[in-house]
Amino acid sequence: MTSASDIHSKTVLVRKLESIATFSDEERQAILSLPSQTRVLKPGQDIVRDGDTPSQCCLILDGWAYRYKVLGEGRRQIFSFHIAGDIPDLQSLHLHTMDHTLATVTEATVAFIPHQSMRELTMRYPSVGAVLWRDTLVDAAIFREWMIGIGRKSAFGRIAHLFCEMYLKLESVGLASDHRCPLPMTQVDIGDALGLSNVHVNRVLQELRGKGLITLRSNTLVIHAWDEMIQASEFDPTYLHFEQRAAG
Amino acid sequence: MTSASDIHSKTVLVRKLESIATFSDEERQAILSLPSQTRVLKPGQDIVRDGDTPSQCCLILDGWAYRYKVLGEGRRQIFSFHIAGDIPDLQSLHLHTMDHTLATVTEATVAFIPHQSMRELTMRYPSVGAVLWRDTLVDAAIFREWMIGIGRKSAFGRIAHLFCEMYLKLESVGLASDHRCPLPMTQVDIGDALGLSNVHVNRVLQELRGKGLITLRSNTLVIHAWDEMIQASEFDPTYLHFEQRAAG
DNA sequence: CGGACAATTGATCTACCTCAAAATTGGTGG
DNA sequence: CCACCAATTTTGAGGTAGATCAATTGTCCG
Repeated sequence: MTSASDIHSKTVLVRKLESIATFSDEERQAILSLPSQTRVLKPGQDIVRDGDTPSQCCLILDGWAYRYKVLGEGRRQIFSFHIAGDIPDLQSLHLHTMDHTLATVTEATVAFIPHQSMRELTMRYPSVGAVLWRDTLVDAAIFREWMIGIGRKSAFGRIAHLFCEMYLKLESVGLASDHRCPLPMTQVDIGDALGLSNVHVNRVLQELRGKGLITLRSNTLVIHAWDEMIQASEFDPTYLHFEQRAAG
Repeated sequence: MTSASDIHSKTVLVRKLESIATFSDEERQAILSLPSQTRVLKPGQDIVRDGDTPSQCCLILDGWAYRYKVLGEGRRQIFSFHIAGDIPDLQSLHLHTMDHTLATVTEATVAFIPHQSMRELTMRYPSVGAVLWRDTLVDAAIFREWMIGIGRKSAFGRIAHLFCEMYLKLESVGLASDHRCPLPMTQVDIGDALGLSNVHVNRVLQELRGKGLITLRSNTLVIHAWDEMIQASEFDPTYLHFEQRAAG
């Protein structure tokens, strides 16, 4: 079950977790030794569905994923976007029934890790458990920040905020720099994430371009005026909890 | 530090956690032995503020609390309401800087428990840690559900949904029955929680009353037509994760 | 080259907001 | 027990950010 390429896959996880925590050699080895199964998924493919009771969780190695829930009449709310190093359904370790769906945005490479192994890991090494717990808490902090946007900010501020957030998340794991990053979701996706119609998203994007704040084409975002974007969106990165060495 | 009334205070916590998990005698005793300091707080008083780095967390014994963040120009977003048995700032155990504020709605009795003691508890009894972790995951699930409301539901649906949620939360800890429950927040609070103006909240409340769905006065809510409320708000209690015996 | 999907544009509509004032409620001190 | 104050709820009128509907254009890719 644990091949050489398999260990390599969990390096993505260790690297992300070690950006904010410190592990002993034994703990690091325990994470790398987690059994897992790697698969390549097509764009727009559901990974775990609303109502499922999964017995494994999903570590993203490459590509983008997102979480969403559909209501009646085609309404959809997107909760989050995920990139390499994320375990978007880590919550299923303790919440047995999925209350939303996890799917790919782009083609994606993911590693599935059995819940059983994750539980054994967190029971034997509670400090590793604390770091994973922390990860789900940052997740929740991001939900809160999105609530602020959807509930109390203009469409302009919301979109600018999302762009700042995605850039910083990508930069923090080495997938972006120089205020340039990949951004593979469609305008419909952005609307469903921020509670806007695709038409309005399109118009606000034109406004952002018109003011020279960003460039966005062929799935690449460039932020030309970081400070103005920060200000327009009332962005404060505290909620991303990027602090160094914050292990439990 | 651990008086008789002190142990009694943590009974509130044990009772809540045992509604979904099972503890050994030793684990139960460890929770009851947590040191804590009980205080009575006035209505509308901040408990922990945005930007603080607290060294303890707060167990609600009686009364209501809520979490919020303020933006410029008096805009405020409320993230959640909390009742007896909740530890609304449990996240501060692993996220050192508060990214929002916790405050009382009503007069409230709360017990403060040092982070240090909570950490020792979760390190020594990882399965207790798992139950606390789970609690923060339900918290996040509720945030997601609110995002759906704010992003994709009408004001009518949002308010009806909030009422169904609060009733079930209260009922689950024995603070409500017969579709009747306390509801001490103001219409301004409801608006700030759901991304609405107080004026519009008022008009929707009249509509709910006019249709005979609810009664709401002197801080008491009665839901007369549960099924219609469920339907109007597209309420599905799965996200509250009330399952029996779900320990990690 | 064709087909599907994504982005864009135009025109119209409405759910909800803002501002401002009045009525009601609940608590408090005399 | 009443008078009064502050907070909350309610009502009215007018305004707007963003929705909806429907068509057109652009882009990617087999």
